[in-house]
Amino acid sequence: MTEVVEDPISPEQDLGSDGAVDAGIYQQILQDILEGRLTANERLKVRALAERYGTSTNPIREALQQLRGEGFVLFTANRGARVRPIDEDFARDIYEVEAQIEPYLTSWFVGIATNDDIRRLELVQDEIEALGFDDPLRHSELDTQFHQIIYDGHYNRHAADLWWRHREILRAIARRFPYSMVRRKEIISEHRQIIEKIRLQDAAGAAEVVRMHIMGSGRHIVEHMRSARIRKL
Amino acid sequence: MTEVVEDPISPEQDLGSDGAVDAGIYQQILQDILEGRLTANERLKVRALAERYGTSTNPIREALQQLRGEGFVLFTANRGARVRPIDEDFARDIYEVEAQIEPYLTSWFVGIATNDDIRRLELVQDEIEALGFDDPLRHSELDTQFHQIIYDGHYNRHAADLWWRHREILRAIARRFPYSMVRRKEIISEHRQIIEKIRLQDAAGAAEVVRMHIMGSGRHIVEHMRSARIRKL
DNA sequence: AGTTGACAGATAATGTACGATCTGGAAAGT
DNA sequence: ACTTTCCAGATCGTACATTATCTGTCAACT
Repeated sequence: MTEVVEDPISPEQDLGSDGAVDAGIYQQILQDILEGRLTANERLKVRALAERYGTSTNPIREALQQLRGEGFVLFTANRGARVRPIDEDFARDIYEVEAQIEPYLTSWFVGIATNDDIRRLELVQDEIEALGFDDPLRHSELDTQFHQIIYDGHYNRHAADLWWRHREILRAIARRFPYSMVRRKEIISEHRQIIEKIRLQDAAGAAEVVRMHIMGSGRHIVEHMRSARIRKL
Repeated sequence: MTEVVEDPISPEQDLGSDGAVDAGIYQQILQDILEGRLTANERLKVRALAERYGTSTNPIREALQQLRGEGFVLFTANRGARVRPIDEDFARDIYEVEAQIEPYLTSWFVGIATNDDIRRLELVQDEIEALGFDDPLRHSELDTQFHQIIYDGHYNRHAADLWWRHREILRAIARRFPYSMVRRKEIISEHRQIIEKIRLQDAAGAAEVVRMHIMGSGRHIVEHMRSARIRKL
């Protein structure tokens, strides 16, 4: 699809009004990797990319270096860059790390959450349930928003950034797959439980539910990936 | 003895003390940031850096982009890069994340550790205690080695990489400060406890000790930073 | 004949040089 | 004192040079 809906989420990206096809070479390459247009282990030749994105080689080289720093691209000396395979192992690695970090972020939030915060969570959750899962993109946005309410004000910016980056990756992968019926019910139930634990100011309980939530979501994704991979053989 | 200083630390880094071996512009800049030779918020002008490291501008630009991806430098459009301040908040953010990740890494290790692994841990720990804390650099190496034994074989490479990066940062900061007497005793005690929990195959126990270990170490560093900052006023 | 190894050309990464464009601030003008 | 103009300095993009790696051919050897 050419309908690249600018993600309504990304924190500081201001995206210059309309067209502005530029949007940064970096952003474009990253999207192409996450959406699978640049496939696993594919070689990233600077001249070809320069052609593709309508620029010269230096911006490409710099974007690739940035992506290298973020771990999306692998370099070999004198042999250039290739796309880091985003396979099941990688997805598992990420959600297991998230299963450690998000409970930590959440339990702090419990201590500072106001009634207003809880109301906002409920509003988002209401919308999620009202929407059903028919519009996956919209659901993904709302789900991100739900967790963002919890993590955004955290004093640990490093952890929050980490969360955001990981989320971006998982979201891009998950976009390829539908939610099972079971998973849908779990998501709703777990979100409600999270809200409830926050309301009760039960930090440990909230952390535990979040951990379950992440693990369940992660397993769901990995199972889909495995299934899709096997189907291809 | 095995006094072969086989650089047990950095995976591929050469670091020939004063040989000024190239070692990559990236490594040099990173070291200069971590060691404080490039100070917080200092502007990183490509021309100046090119001069400094004896190369031309492109390698500098690419190294800076990589560092940007890793979060060590910040960019502003059309105004280039500056050093990300590595202050107390940043250090705290990092060690709190580590306090989540390292217990997770450790508890898995407990399940696969062999007698040989335990012996290696004990050997390193023996050396740490034999050395005392007189040679801070050597101690830092050994301490890193100790934890590396535990994390290096982990299946979650992403988490292990994260650990390594965080460790590098904290190590560079900690280098500036001495260990208090209390802290020395704690370190030794905690290491011994970790070994013991591993031997007993008590994953939860090991994880908990590690968490304490990280938190203690982190607080120690932050207190030093605070003290040093206040002293400067 | 088939395999191996070395050489040459092609291809692409890495480094250097330069011009276009943007920013910030000093100097000139009101 | 407050704009406005202008310029020095730096970033960002383009073009080119150098160096390393890959590929295919051909000769030498088993």
